[in-house]
Amino acid sequence: MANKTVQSVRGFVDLLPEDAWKWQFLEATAREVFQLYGFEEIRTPLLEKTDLFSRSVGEATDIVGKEMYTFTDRSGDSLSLRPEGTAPVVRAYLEHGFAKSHPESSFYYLAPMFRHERPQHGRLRQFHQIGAELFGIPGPEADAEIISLQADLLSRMGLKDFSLAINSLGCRACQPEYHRRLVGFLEPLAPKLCPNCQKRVRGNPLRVLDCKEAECRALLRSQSVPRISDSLCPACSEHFSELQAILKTMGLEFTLDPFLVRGLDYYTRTAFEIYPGKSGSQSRTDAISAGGRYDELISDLGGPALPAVGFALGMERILLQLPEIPPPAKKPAVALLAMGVSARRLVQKLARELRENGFPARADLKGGSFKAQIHRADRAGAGLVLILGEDEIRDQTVMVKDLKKSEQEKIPAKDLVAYLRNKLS
RNA sequence: GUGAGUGUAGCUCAAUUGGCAGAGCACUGGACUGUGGCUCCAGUGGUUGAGGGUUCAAGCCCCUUCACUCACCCCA
Repeated sequence: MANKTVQSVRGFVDLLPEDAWKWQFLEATAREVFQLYGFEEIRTPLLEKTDLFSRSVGEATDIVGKEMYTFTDRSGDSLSLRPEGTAPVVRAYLEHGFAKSHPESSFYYLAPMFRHERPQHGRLRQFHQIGAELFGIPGPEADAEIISLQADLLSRMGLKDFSLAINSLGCRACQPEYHRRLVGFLEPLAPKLCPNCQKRVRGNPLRVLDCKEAECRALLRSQSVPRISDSLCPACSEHFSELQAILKTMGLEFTLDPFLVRGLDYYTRTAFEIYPGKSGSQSRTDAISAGGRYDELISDLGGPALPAVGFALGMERILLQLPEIPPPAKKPAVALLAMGVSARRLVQKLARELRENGFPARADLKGGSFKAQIHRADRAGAGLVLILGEDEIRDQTVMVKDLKKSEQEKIPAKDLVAYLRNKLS
């Protein structure tokens, strides 16, 4: 590449036709499933006031602290490209009065998200999530509905093996008590933990549980780490056990993971993650879908005290897990060739007529020898080729060649549409 | 943000110790004046990611930078 060539921004990639149809498949599948569950689409802007994310996701999180695309616009407002989908949907829910008119609403979105991370396999700076939010239902039935929705989504997309892990993070009544117990437990252990975790003990002890370092993990598994399940208040405890009962009734398999913690501050009670592959003691991979309950977020953002649950699925990540997606059946297109300028004009006009009649038609725009034009038509996947040359113009016919059968016949121009209708139906 | 690896034609990859930048596929044309796929022949296509340095000589060695990949981190 010459150095004058402009390249795309790091972590922002082009989706080329050879892959775009896979995305169309994912999107179509998602819309189908959401429709089955009665969720409705919502589209929010890419840009939000930075404040929305610092208040919801959390000032201290990595996402807000070091990964957001934040800038000051010409009016002096601090704006950010959305790094996640929940906060904008909550904002829209409040802004348009759903909290009052339809508090029990459910929305879905298919949308790009932006985080300034180091690009890596399955991790881009512009990435895409399919997500849903279910507002206004406090009971574990809502959690189960969201989990069930995710499972259906993944299987319909063709993912054979995946496993669901769930945990309860407690609520604002029981979290402080657990926090104290955990810090009390971790502090004496701190010297044995990884440097990162040594910092976390004071700053964000929950995330020590989630550390991927083998040593930390081993240390935490072997000891009698205080579990959040032992510190849950009666209400949270009941919510969590009811959820498990519902999931069992629904036939949704899950494992309990007391170390599952989420990276966004707004989660309360139920948190869940879905990993590719069968459950078991395999190496921990990135979650392809995750979410949880966030009962305080709506009020934290200035709304009434209403509960909510949601999830988000990473589209790039699920594509990496899907072995093969059946390519869409191509409609046999009709290709039109012409020899000479005047024939080419006629052919382009004819192509328009064919399209009006619903036939996908490809007029050869470049010209050249018939050989070259037929070659191109074949490459483009045309089943039938219509040839218009001097002879055909003279006797008002069109030569119709069937590329597969290698047969051709002359058809009167006026009968062409009827002929094609018969031939292609 | 940290560490490591890799960048050669549109794509997949060669190029001995530092010694003339190549092949296959794709594309264009011809063999075959108005007929595709198969075959054969020919052609187009490169500032070897970019910039600098060492050297008689750099795709190869050194420095810088950009991008990608992998791990960390983070998370979907």
